Amino acid sequence: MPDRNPQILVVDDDPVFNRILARALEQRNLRVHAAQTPDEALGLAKQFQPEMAVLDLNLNGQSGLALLKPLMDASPYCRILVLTGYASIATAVEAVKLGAHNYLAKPADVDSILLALGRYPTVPDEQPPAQPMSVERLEWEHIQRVLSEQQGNVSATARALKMHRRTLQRKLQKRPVKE
Amino acid sequence: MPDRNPQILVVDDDPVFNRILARALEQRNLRVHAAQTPDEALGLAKQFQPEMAVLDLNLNGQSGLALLKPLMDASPYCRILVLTGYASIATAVEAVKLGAHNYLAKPADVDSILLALGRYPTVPDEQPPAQPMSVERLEWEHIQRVLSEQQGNVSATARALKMHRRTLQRKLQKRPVKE
DNA sequence: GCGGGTTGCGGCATTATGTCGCATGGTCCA
DNA sequence: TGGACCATGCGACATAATGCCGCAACCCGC
Repeated sequence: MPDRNPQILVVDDDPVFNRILARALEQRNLRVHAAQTPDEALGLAKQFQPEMAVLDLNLNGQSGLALLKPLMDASPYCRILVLTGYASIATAVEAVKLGAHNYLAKPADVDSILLALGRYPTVPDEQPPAQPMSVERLEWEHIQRVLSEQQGNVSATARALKMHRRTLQRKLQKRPVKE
Repeated sequence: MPDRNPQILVVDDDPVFNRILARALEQRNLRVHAAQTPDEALGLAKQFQPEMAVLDLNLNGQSGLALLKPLMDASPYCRILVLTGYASIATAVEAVKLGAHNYLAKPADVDSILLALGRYPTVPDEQPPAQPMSVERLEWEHIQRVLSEQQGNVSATARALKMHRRTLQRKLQKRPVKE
């Protein structure tokens, strides 16, 4: 019976993110195939013909957009979600034109990802709690991400985020942030 | 001979912008048809079968997205550029999925517009813009996404986002937000 | 025509944010 | 070793944003 569960391919060069996402998807009863490189991704796609895929755009500098077509060729019925930490309207338009099913900016939770991929693959009876992240939570995640990219440098992070250092400081200290 | 010039349909409810854009396009030797309402637009499209169109998204209240399909039906070989002052990834993705040829944020000059309407895909020129979104921008995108998930229902969106409806309203109208 | 939902908007009381400024501490380098 | 340079923590305070009323106007199904 588990073989009837939909398969999903996760392509992301960040092992941590990759793993977390894979886990979360498995908990939703999906059969997950994870790849960290384009070749790996193509191999898995050919082999398993997943019906869904999550594609990160920055695979070590390689544009994930370039993977889009090969991936679709390898697994023609696969709905591909492009996910990126450096989202922009331009790449979104490109991605969709190239055949991506959807496009999301990166601080995104599993529910949003599945929602963006269309249809909840689990049992139809559990729909109600598909709550999107609150703005606060989203902001928090984003800040943390940029902060770590900036090696914890608060000033640099503030600049990158175009927000005042004072404000960032205040946000950082005030929020243990729950939800 | 002028009949050999390509025709372009301009749809925008703002008479000023409409006129300015029309003029600029005429100066590029295009035959311009301008419309300020959906009906007008459809009429002109049927009548002239333009090969290009510029469609503004907020036709005072009416979503321009709703016009996309009828417009394509009316003039099947028309390449449609969606142009909006309230650009977001969510609407961009929708527009392209609905068949728009391209999508631009509104402070856009004529050259960009014509380039975007070009027959060939715009260059995937995205090595440099590897910069994280500002918090503001991210918030905007997130709001737009949830809003579209909620079919444009502001109250429902506010609830889903756990933010006050009043605040959401204010954010929605205040932001053209560029980046 | 009524109850229930959405929407736009005016008006506060409260918070959060933008901005300065200053003291502290770390690094790099001549 | 004395600076030049930068990051950090924090106080203070004017300004802007938010939470939270309440109301009038609609739309819609019954």
